[in-house]
Order: sequence, then C-alpha cells, then structure tokens
Amino acid sequence: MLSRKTRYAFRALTCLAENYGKGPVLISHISEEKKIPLKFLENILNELKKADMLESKKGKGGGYMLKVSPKKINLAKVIRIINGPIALLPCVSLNFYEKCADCDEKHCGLRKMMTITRDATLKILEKKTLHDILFAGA
Amino acid sequence: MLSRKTRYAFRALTCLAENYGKGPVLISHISEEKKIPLKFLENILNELKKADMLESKKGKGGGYMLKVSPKKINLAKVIRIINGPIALLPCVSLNFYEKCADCDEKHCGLRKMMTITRDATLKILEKKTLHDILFAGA
DNA sequence: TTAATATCCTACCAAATTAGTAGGGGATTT
DNA sequence: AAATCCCCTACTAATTTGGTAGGATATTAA
Repeated sequence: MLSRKTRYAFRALTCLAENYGKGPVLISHISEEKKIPLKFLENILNELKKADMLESKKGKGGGYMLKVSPKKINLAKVIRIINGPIALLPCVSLNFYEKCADCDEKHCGLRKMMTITRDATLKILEKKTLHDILFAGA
Repeated sequence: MLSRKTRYAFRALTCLAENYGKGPVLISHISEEKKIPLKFLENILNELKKADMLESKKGKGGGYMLKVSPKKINLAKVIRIINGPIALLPCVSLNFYEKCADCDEKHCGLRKMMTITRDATLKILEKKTLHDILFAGA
C-alpha cells in the first residue's frame, strides 16, 4: 500500500497540475484546498523539488510549480520518490535493488513470479500520468 | 513491498509444496531448512492454518501440510493472509476496502488509475501458484 | 498411564517506520 | 526595511514489524 504521505503527494501534485502554466502556487493554498498538514506538506514538496519534479520561487508571489507538463510526469516516478520501491521484493526492484540473503536468484521461483508482477504493474504506472489523473477524474 | 514475514511464509509454503502428499512436515524442519526463526514460523503457519490453507497434526509424527494441491494455491491468497491488501489504496481494495476521507470515489482520478493497476497486478498474482514457484525455480 | 512429542495460545518486547511538529534561517519582492 | 514565502535541522508520538517467552493442549507409543 502507498503511504499516507504518498497520497498527500498525489493530491498536491494534482493541484499543481491544475495550475500548470499559471505561475507558482502557495504551499498554504494547497494545504487548505487539499487538507494536508502544512508543515508536512512542506517536506513533501521539498522532496519532490529535490527530485527535480518541481521548481519553487521564494518571496512574495512565490510558491511551487511543476517543472514539466503533467503529461510528462508518470505515476511510477512519483511513487518512487515519496514511497520507495514499486516491486514487491527488493531483489526484483529496478531502482532500489538489494540482494536477498540465502537465495540463488537465477533459480528462485518466487523471484521470477515477482518479476512478472512488477513488469505488469510498471506497464501501467509508467504510462499513466498526472494528466490522466485529472482527465479521468473529470 | 512484501514484509519479511510474507517472504518467510512463501519459503515455508514452498517447502510444504515440495512435500505435498508425503505426510506432515515439522515446523522445526522447515525452520532449519529455510532458516526461519522457529517461534516466528509457528505464528506464520498458524495463521495460514486459520485461513484454511494448511492442516496440522499434533503429537509424534505430526506437523503441517498443505490442505490442497500446490496448483490450487495462488500467490494473491497467500499475500492477503499474511501481508494484507494487494491494492495500492484502501479505497481500491477488493478484500480490505476502506473508504477514503474527503474523496468522491466516482470522480477520483487517482482511484481510477489505481484500480487499473490493481487489476493488472491481480491478473498475475491470482493466476500464479505455489506450483509455478517450484516449477519456475527448477 | 505416563512420558515424549508437537502444535496452539497469550502476552510481551525492541527496533524500525510513519506521520507529523517546532522553530528559526535565508531569499525575494514591494 | 518589512513583509512574504520557501528551506532546513531536529525532535517526537504513534503505529507496525519482527521477533521472544513460557506454558497449555492434544496425540502417540511404550
């Protein structure tokens, strides 16, 4: 399951996607509109910025905005930044790989099943974008 | 990600699948062969039993065994018993559904994406079985 | 019928993760 | 210079995870 933090991230990003091209959006605005604790939201947006998904402006008239079009931000990317691995096992993860103890990967049946599962999941999550969230919700 | 407990469960079930039809297998045997802490494994096997996946025999010559053929135990079932929901959001879960606060499900775009993702994942996890784990690992 | 064998059950505990809070620092605009 | 707004470090509470401890209960065999 996605953490609550990740769900917050998606809600905030949806808000930023709605305002794409219209200049910066205040953290406080997002916080109120999407009912996300202000300080917690600060952390989240900052992480997304460090991961190069957002840009920010300080001072009056400042705020956050998407760095690229909502059509270019897929769900897998967001999940990986805030939530972590998408695969069900570390030894199957493309971005967070970790070897598992006492297991010969070449002959591990579970690993093979989880690889297939990961591919099926990624096929969706890498194709669907913030734009799709907006559009599907309309 | 699957919890360590769930990975233990799969390893134990693999062992039981290998011995399907050969009578009960001792917890201590599984514990040693698969390197799973004995007492923790007791809990796991007991949960699987309560979920009607295993049967047990007490006393000398006792132990655990699969209640049905490895071909009839799919991975989704195991994950749900030990790990919990397979969906990425509670409001999308078939077996652990929970309504999310402040969200009109009919018009929630994220929910729609996560429903599609869940279906893609389940299509694999409900088709693949313990037998597939054994066979793929061979 | 008693001793040995195994699962079953309740309760506890430590470490890690998650979900925040607090408080001020630094940049930018008016 | 003052107001605005993001940035950063550190702390904390609650929950989940990954176990342990110790005995109760059921079964078998001598």
